[in-house]
Amino acid sequence: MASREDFAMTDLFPQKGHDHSRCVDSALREAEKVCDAENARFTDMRRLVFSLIWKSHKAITAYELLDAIQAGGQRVQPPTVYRALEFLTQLGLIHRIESLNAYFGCDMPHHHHLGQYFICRQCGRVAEAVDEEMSNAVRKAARQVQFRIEATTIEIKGLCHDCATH
Amino acid sequence: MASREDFAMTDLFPQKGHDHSRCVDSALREAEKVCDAENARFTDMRRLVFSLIWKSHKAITAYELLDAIQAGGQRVQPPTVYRALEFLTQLGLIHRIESLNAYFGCDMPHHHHLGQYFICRQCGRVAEAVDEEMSNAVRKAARQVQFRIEATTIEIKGLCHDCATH
DNA sequence: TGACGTGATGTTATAATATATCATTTCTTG
DNA sequence: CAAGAAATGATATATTATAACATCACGTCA
Ligand SMILES: [Zn+2]
Ligand SMILES: [Zn+2]
Ligand SMILES: [Zn+2]
Ligand SMILES: [Zn+2]
Repeated sequence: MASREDFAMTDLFPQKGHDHSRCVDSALREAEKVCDAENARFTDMRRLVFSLIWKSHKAITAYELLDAIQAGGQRVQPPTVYRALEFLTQLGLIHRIESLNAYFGCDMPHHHHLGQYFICRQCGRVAEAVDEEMSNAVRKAARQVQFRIEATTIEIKGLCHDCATH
Repeated sequence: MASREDFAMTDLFPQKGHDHSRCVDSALREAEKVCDAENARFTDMRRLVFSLIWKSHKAITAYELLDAIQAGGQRVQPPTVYRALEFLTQLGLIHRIESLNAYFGCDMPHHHHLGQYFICRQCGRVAEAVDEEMSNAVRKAARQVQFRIEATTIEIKGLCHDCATH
């Protein structure tokens, strides 16, 4: 992926003409690092699923992944895909979008974070934010009601700047 | 439901021994008001589904509803349940919890709001908050990245105070 | 009243998403 | 290489959701 510094603050979503091969390369390198650090095996299947997820900045469903793999000639079954997805999710290399039943690649798997997801209904792209103000607001609200947070799902649907203006 | 004033600030989740029939009665009255105001028909099936959802403060799935209806002797099919759910959701009488594929009754259907849901993994209860600080943080973050919000999903999983302490 | 139009529900079939279970293969490590 | 652990293959099935068309119920107005 392009590194975070390549974007202005308002460009959470990647530029239309960006060099996406850099996104993919960088994501793969990061994933390898994380797997190494966790002493986890980045097998061919996991790498394949991960690469397919990184084909775009959109979220992709398990069965779309399955179809893509089968289109590549491998006769793979749902459990195989779901296992790879579980593995990648556990390691934080990808995130699941609950409201879409779909997955997309994380920009910053090395750093443990509670993310918030902006999802454009027009172009389908997903952008992850790590906004401390949102996180803090959630933590504060939880504290007020004495709720012990274990996981949060923050998904924001609408139109990205590109789609809202063009 | 017990009115909001019955709870201290930290009691977003209802008290264990509360008189739940009051919750149900109040919810039904509110639902009728909303349907009236919207000139929508609160049919028997919709009322039944709504009542079943309000059987508890937990979220319930479409097929659990279906089973409950069938247990009551009616031979109803999935589309019927999903239609009732869609109707109730549209009117804001219930909310869908994306991360559970389940539904639960809204406390305050009369007032248009973006809610946040606390979900206890232990007791299964769901509590809805309408926290302006969370909403504002989301709106502000969206503004910063020039994202036009159309819907938000904020689901917070963990342990409620009761379950964390007992 | 009763024919009509609309909205709600019934009915059948199937699509889409996800997991349980056991068999086999691959990897690691001694 | 042998043995155990981890990953994947394979089969079956569970769970969640919708498409499509038929019928029924209800309000309206001729
Ligand atoms: Zn890219
Ligand atoms: Zn867009
Ligand atoms: Zn109650
Ligand atoms: Zn609880």
